[in-house]
Amino acid sequence: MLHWSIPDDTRKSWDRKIPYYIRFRDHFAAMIKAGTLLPNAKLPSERALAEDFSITRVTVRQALIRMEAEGLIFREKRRGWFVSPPRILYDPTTNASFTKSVTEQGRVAGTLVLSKQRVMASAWVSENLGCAPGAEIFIINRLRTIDGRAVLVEQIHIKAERCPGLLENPLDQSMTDLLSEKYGIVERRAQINMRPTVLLEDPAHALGVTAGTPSLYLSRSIVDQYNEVIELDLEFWRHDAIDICVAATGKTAD
Amino acid sequence: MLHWSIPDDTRKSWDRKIPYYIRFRDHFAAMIKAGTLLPNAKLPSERALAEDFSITRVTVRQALIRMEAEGLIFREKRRGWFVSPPRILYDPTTNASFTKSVTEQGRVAGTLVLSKQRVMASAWVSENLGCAPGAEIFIINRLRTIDGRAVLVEQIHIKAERCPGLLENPLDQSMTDLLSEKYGIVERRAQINMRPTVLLEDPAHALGVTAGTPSLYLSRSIVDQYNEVIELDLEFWRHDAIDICVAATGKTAD
DNA sequence: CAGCATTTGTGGTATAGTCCAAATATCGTT
DNA sequence: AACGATATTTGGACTATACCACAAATGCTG
Repeated sequence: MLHWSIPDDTRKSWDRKIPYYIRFRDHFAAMIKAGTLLPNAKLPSERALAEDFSITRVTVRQALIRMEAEGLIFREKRRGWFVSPPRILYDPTTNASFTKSVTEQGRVAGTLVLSKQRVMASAWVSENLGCAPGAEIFIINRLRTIDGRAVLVEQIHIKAERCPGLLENPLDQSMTDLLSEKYGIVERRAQINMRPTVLLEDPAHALGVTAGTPSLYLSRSIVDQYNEVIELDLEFWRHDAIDICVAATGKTAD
Repeated sequence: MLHWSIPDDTRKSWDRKIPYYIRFRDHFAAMIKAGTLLPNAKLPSERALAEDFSITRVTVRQALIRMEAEGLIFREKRRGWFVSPPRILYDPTTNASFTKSVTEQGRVAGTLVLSKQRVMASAWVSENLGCAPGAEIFIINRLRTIDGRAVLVEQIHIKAERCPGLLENPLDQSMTDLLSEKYGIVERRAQINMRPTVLLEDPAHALGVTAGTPSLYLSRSIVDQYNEVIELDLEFWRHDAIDICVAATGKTAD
């Protein structure tokens, strides 16, 4: 059994007005870094932590939320707090699939189709997909996992007219491959936008986390060989799961 | 059907189980969206807000911190809460300078050199800069502002032997231009990594914000025409200031 | 009227609880 | 051993305060 609290004697030496919740953070950050706490390990309950450190549960939560924002730990809704696994490197500019990328880094990727449907494009979608408002599109919601942990939800929008019968295909594979093999659509280029934000109600629920936890929002609009936008992909990433890397090659004329 | 867009007034008013801090958030989110609250407007004090909404200051802070994570508002250390200005689009893969990029979007960019020194490379830096541990390097700390608001701190590491007398030049301009004009160093390519995290003590102080506020960490290692890493750039961005965009052109062989 | 000291207001930290709903563990029955 | 009802634990939300440190406003003084 591990001892979580700091011995009282040591407290004197660094008793320099460091807030409790920072000490708490430092304590666990050190344990995580040292490997005393392994990835996916569950922390004790908030009440137990509060007692061990002789602080209030409110203060414990303040520290935990801070550590979550740092990417040290994560939570599963109403289940508790866990140590974050290492981030995966992900290059959104290559066409390399999520699955391939994750596998190459020695992790296990999973894909779960949450829903698929044929609907009429909303105003926002039609604008960004470059089609008439009300045009028919496919919307596919998928959940992606790494080593069993849900790390991203994505909502894929595809013009229906370009891909008849798309939803009859297995949808837990790479969309790039599917569009290429079945419909001869080649991804020529893509415009990617990213910004840190928090998880909204629905994506949070899909990820099994509390709404309001930090996340990385990534949108990708994909252009085919005819210079037409054919796919719009909206992704919410668990912010502690990803390390985005892109290569900038030479000077692009602008 | 999953809803990905931000809930506004469409939230079900008949659902009485919406937490106070979410209602508070929705109220101000609507005001900000409607333009009733303009960018950089200061919110009332936490105590005043608590009284106005008949909730505790603790709950008010919970809501404010949530809104900060969303990027709706930001705070200046011990000064209060303010409405976030629009994000600027920033493409880290182009060599376009910060100043140029900001100016093109009709905003005013500023650069402040915080410190400049010639030191010996630490183990970590030498590893990432590709030089011997203890080799001499320049470290330049700069603060970047948009419309007067500090949005990013950067720490630039440059091999000293390649750029004699670098620190004697004006350092509030584009490093790319300076290296090119004075030392004939051309940025051939760069490797960029990004991840959401929080501001640590020092960068937070430089930005004038509370340590622990969300941020985007961006590192850039720049390779010259001789395929040698000559610059290592570490950046902490205010997470609500930036909308990162990159273009993925065609398929890269891998 | 400039410059310095003091007060006041504000955000940051922290306590000590309560209530609730969901998740987990327990236990008895088939 | 499997299952379902029940009790317990846990995280999420919230109240009501308190104290401190710092920033801005205020007042005092030379």
